[in-house]
Amino acid sequence: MRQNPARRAALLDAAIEVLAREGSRGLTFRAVDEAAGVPRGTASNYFANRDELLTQAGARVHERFRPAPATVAMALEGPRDRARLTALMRDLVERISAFPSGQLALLELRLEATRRPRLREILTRQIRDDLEANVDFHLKTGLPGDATTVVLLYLAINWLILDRLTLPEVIPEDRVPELVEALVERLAPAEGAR
Amino acid sequence: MRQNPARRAALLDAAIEVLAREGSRGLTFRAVDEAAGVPRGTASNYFANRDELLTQAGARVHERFRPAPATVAMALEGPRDRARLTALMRDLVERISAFPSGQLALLELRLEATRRPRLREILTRQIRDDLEANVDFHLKTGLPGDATTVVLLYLAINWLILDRLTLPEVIPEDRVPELVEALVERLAPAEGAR
DNA sequence: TTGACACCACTCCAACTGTAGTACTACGTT
DNA sequence: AACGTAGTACTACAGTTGGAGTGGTGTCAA
Repeated sequence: MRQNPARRAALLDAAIEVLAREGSRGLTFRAVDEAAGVPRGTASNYFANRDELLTQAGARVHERFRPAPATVAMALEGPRDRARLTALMRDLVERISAFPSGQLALLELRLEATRRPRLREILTRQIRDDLEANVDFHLKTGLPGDATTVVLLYLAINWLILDRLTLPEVIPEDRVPELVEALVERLAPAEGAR
Repeated sequence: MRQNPARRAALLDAAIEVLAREGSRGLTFRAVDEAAGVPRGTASNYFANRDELLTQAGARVHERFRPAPATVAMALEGPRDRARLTALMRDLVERISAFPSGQLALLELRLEATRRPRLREILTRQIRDDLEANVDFHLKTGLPGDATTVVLLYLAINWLILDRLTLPEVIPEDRVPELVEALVERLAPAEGAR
């Protein structure tokens, strides 16, 4: 079992790309090797089996999704009103839609998690922690709305992104901003009402 | 190419089960044969290739999801207030969560649709029509809320179901009814406000 | 009798996995 | 400075699997 962390990360990133591009059907050790531009057999040296590869890829997606420091900074400036929240949500939709690989890979992994307890465990923790962090952040910064607001936003925004990534013609492109605005407007109480 | 429609439908139903159970990676002609309890090679006689199998399975899911006549009838009785809408939504979540195969297969197909234009076309039409029918039904029966309400409900409810099916521990089981209620409460205007 | 289909068996094929063997590099030792 | 060692990259291969597709035969119904 090889240990080189940079190479391992590169292989995992390649695995994420393969997952997004070819689906879990196309995710083989060889495909990972090729996507990473390393000789055949390399992935075999780093991951004992498919399950290892998938769970580590899940952790890697987590790792790459977490930071987003620019957005955090942006949220801390200016007023904390609904307009700001709307802007944040629009930014979120745009940002994730613009880099679909991670999100698509995550969906593939979710479906795989149905059959792989270890993977399910990892994804559960990762997504639950993320959601909790969002709630905390939201409440702490004084953005409009309560904890339920954040959870409901999470639900709707995620499916909106899924629709855009997989079946973009179900909801016309130009309705997206309007929908996000309506979501915030209805899910977060008006400023006066707090 | 065989034509027997009953057998074809049985093969497609088997394909849906395989998709839900084993994912698109496990969807092979042989697996379909076995799931349908027919001799090996049969699926080959009914579908020229994988693409055919998937697109026809997509259409078949559509076919099986459409009816739901009992729920329609239920929606037509009693008052059309928010409590009724909440009950309808809860029923929807329960009903779909209780028969996960169709929903999981649909998700697998969505991801496949990323790479298969024909499949994307079929799923898009099917889901768009469904959503439009829901909007029409909602408005016609006078349930609370406007067209946007229905779309936003569609988004949030779908991801809620996805979470329950794939990572049930992200959102605790017992929070689901409460979340559905909060959704309806916030997305549909109060009765007096209409 | 003819045509369509179910069933069965068989062959071909493609690809993946995992490992063994070799070469390289870096580092530490003497 | 020379040497030895450990870890890693690379290459090739051997074994295995499993699926696709097809041709032939039996059966049933028109």
